[in-house]
Amino acid sequence: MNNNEDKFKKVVAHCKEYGFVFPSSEIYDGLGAVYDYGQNGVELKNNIRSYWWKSMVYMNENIVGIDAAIFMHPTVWKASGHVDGFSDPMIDNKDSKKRYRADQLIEEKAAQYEAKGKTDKAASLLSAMNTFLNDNDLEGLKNLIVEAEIACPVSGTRNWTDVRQFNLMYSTQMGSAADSAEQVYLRPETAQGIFVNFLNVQKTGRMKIPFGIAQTGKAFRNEIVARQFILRMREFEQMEMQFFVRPGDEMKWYAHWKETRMKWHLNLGTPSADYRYHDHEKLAHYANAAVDVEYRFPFGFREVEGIHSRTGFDLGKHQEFSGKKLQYFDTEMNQSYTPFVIETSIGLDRMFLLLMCNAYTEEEVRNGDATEIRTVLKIPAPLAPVKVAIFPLTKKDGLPEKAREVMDLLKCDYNCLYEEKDNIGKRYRRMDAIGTPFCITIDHQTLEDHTVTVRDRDTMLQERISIDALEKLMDEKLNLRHLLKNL
RNA sequence: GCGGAAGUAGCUCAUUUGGUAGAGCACGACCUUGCCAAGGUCGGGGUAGCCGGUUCGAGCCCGGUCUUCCGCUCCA
Repeated sequence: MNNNEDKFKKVVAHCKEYGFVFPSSEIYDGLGAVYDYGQNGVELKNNIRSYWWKSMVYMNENIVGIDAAIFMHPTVWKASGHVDGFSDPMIDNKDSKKRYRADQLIEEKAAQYEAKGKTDKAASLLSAMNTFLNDNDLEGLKNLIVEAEIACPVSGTRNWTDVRQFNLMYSTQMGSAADSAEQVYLRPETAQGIFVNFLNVQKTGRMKIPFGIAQTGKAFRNEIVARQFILRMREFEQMEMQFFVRPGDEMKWYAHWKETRMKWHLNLGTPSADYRYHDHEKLAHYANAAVDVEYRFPFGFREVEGIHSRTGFDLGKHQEFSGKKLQYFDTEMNQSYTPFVIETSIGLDRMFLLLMCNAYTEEEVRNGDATEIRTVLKIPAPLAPVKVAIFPLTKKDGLPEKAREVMDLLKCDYNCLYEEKDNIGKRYRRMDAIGTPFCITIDHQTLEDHTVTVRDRDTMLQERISIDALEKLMDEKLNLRHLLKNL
């Protein structure tokens, strides 16, 4: 456990030191649970997103992508249940330090009255509670708890804090005049942007069921407790795909996506022992089956991705709230129905953290008679932030000029880094630290026979090849295609 | 939100009981070198997280605050 905590600290420190992740607004002491991606982080993140997008949209003829706005009509969130379900009045007991949902405390008290046959008292308590809840009267709820003499189940005391509203959705106003402005939310999930565009995409794309709509984008949740670096952030990025199927077929497709998604993960070379499924026993109101794909982070197994069978809940709700018919006419069955949905929803930032944890390696290497520690990020080569580093062995004798020629040859296809400072060993190690798969060195022999050495990050071995063969070799090692073909 | 710990240079850390801050690495220039974190010379960089108090004097003592980490709590 100590080793693991230690490793996690090292990964976090490494992320900052090598330009992967910075705390947001750090010069102002940071902003809680908000992080920025740096020059290397953004490359890795883009590459993970690209691997996901291509595996979904390019590799499946019946899946297309969209990019919906973060702002959506406020009624969307009423229909989805987020306005009610995402906002809770909370109260803390000062003695036990326990936090409760105020409405649940009152409901329990009402149930106790009920059990003792005091039906009237229970009913009046609940109706008072509902009035306060509807009016958003937090003081009223607090008074109700005090008057009903509700005690903390743990400490047994009635030493309560004020009731506070914890709304997990961020809101702002649309329209400049505050009094006439409409309250809008920052989306707490990207899925609803897909559901409200279901018919647009289905009709304009002439999509036939079963088909999917994929989307990546930012979502926002005002987490009460945000911890563990970028695992739980207030602003984060999701990669979601909603797959629309015939009602009745959903369990078949649920099994399909459960398996397909795990394959996507394991295809990155992460040990399968570090992955597991976690089936939900308590299902959300919209689901009839749900499973998490969990990864063994240094601090334990955590959810990286969720696969949910959402039934017809979402489309049904939007049909109800919008009054627009959201149905599909199935030509084979010759009938219309509300499709069922299988959702795959993965956290991009969590995937990023997963890869960093898995890639971070400290290994002993011999240097003469001494052994020293080499820190290397073993990121899958097609996802690495910098793909190729180009080094002239010395900074004179025309080697830098030759190195620039090699750089020009590759820079349109790959993120390359040119470096002539310090000795070659130091430059290799710096590239190891950010996970650069290949270092190309231009030496005096290059000027004679047009060959360079290519040094491999993981084996540290060098191979001398002709400059003319470089493009082909790099394509074989670095193109995302090779990952995708194995899916 | 509660409890515990921490915050000194880009990084890792020193600074014996209060006396106006230092090393290694990193960074920049030059020299020497040239295949796995080499050597030399010179140089840049810190109002000690922030605010306040005690004191002749605070990185050090006290209070507050912010941030991070650990444990609770919460998680459609």
